[in-house]
Amino acid sequence: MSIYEQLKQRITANLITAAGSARQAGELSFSELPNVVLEAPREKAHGDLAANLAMLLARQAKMPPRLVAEKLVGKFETEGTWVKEIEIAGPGFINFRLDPAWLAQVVPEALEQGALYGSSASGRGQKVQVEFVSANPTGLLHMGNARGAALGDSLASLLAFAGYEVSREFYINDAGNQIENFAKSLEARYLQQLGFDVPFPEEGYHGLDLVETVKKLVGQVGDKYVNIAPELRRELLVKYALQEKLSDIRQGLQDFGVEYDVWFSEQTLHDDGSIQQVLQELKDKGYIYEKEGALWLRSTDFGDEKDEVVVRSNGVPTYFAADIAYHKNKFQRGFDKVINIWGADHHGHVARMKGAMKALGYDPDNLQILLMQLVRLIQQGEIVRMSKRSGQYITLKELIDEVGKDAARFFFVLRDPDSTVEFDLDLAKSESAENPVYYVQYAHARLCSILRKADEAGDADACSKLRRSSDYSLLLNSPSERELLHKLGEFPSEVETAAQLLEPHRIARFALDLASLFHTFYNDQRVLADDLALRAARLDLIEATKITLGNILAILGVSAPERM
RNA sequence: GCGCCUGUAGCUCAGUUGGAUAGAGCAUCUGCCUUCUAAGCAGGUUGUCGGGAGUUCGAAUCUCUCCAGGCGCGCCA
Repeated sequence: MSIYEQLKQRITANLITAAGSARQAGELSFSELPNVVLEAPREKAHGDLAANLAMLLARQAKMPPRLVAEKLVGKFETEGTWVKEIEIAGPGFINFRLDPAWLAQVVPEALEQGALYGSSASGRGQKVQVEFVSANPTGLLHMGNARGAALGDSLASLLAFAGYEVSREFYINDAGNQIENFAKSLEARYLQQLGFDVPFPEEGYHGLDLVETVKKLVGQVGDKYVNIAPELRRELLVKYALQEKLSDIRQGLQDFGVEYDVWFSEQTLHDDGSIQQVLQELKDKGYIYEKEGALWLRSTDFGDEKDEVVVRSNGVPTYFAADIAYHKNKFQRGFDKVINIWGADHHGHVARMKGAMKALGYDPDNLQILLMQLVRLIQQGEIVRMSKRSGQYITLKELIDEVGKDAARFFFVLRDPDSTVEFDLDLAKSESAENPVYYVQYAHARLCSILRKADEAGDADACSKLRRSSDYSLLLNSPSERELLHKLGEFPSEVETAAQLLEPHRIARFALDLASLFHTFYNDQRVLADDLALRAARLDLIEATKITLGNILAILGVSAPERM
């Protein structure tokens, strides 16, 4: 546990004890102690930490909050808490002012832990799977997939950092109706390519990338597929196109900094009987009935709005059936927690997916589905409707080429998944130098630059001997140093909160705050000071900051440049 | 019509799970490079938190209602 966490925990514990002894002394009456929340107030004038316990107890105690606060403060034991001063303020806040000396412990803690600073074991090694992007292999990756990739990958890294055993997975939708559709589209493009006047299916995939795919194939096989059975022709076309599309997707995501542990094929669930098996299981449990020739899952038993078809009247299982088998497979693989990142357009599936898991006897709470709102693309001031079928979208590749991997990833991960982000491509391109990501990266480069400078001074510099065992109390004299230290100290708590809430965007915000405090410090105090002891202490502070920022950027999948 | 999400500064967005005087970045204005990277810093300007009602010591946050936008409501995925 980090210094800061320990500190907060001790004060919280003592506050609880104080409430207990006040009750025992008959000064305060309450039956149930509310959850004690300690937080850093926005206003510095309100101290380092503030508790609202007195206000929460006021009703039960039948006393004005400020009086409750007085009783609590009277029994509060400050020993071993770093608390220097307590005041009761406002409607009944208990404000704690800390001895800044506690901050001196932050630097050695960060230096000692290095790349692990901020990490924790709170995940207790639980197995977590994060499934994200899982785009249909019928086209190119687009902006929405980019958002999912940035979010999913950062979340996975964050959870790993918080002590979970994480697996990243991509579900390949290589079966079902859309593949049929894909086949028809390919067939039309193939024949068109060879000069036949055939219509393009209306519901087909209009993207021009399919034309490219087919052109490549024609280069290899020519017109060999023209005079064969259409079924075979489509099968061969799909086989070729699928592997090409998949390898494009894999490459694109890799260029975006995302590496998966598992690529899971939907088709395998059809082939190995998993789908039939899970349907039988649901049937045995009585959750399936027949109506109008189709098989339905009684998902309304589990809170869904309506029942859902699992096997069509033509005998072909639906996507939903495959998805049930897939998620059962996930739990069978031993994951304690399964996280899916879906676009908001799939939110209707959440209830029935969870319902299906419940029907199979799994705890639906262990399946967490994160919905992210769609990306609205603005170009020349107009909203561009993106659709894979229409073939109109900005691809991930274009995004990386024109905006850059780091800027694009940071842009997405900076935002709450619930916000519908507007992405103005022209703006992103033109303002790329002013993108917030550079603010953070620049801080990192600056930190590296200072450390380089110190190294260049070499062994002649007696200060290097003082490093790593410096007198860190020397850092407590200016507000800009204290605030930087404070932020560094908070990092482990921030990781904890973000991991618990599955909100990687908190980490990105933290990066901006930290970079800002560092830049302020940099302009306020000289690191390479004449005084050797001070210089050594500040160099250690710089290194601790660099470590922290580096750890953050690693979670976000953004590179940490040493020079800019 | 029903369900989910969103509405915060001119623009893009945060807001610590109900806390004290609502914050950043961009834009704009004023200063700061003979010393560690000016992709930086310091300061100024910018608000009916979509409207209204309620819950309570206290609401951007919770409830209800209305308005506006997005997305769903297939034997598609």
